[in-house]
Amino acid sequence: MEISKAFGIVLRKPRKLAGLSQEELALQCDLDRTYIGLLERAQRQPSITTIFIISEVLKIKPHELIKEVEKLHGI
Amino acid sequence: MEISKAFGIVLRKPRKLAGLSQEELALQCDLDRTYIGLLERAQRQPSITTIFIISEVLKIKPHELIKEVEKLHGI
DNA sequence: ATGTAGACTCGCGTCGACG
DNA sequence: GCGTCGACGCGAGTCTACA
Repeated sequence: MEISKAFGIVLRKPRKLAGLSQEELALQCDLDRTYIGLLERAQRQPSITTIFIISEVLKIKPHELIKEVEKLHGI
Repeated sequence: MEISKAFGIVLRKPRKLAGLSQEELALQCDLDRTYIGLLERAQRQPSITTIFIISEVLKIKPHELIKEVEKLHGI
């Protein structure tokens, strides 16, 4: 699977788990609401800092998030 | 420490370990030689796909690379 | 609360060239 | 083999607005 698509899927899970809307997550990450949507629909590629910012808000270590992406992508 | 700076440092180690020059690494990654230099000097932020591509060439799992970045960055 | 669209700024990633 | 510079296309990330 494409990396961006894998990331979108991976992103959505812990967000829902944290009980956050895209809007609330975006607010806490200091990112745009529409951008979170774009990420989840795999229409944007996050940079490494964006990954770290989102991970921190979701209280997940970035490498755990990446590990999930690896699984879906099929390393 | 800044994330991009941490990544630059983390990147250099396994590259040297693999006995690759920036030039050779860039070639295998299908990236530009100057861009690898920019990354190591923390003047560019890699996207998630770039991280995956470089990791694959360096035969490191992306999440291992990220874990090193976390350490330097100080999660 | 989310998807989408347009328009915008700025940074990623490329390329050629020089030291 | 690497750092740096200028220039470039294109994509990251923002903002507004409508459904």
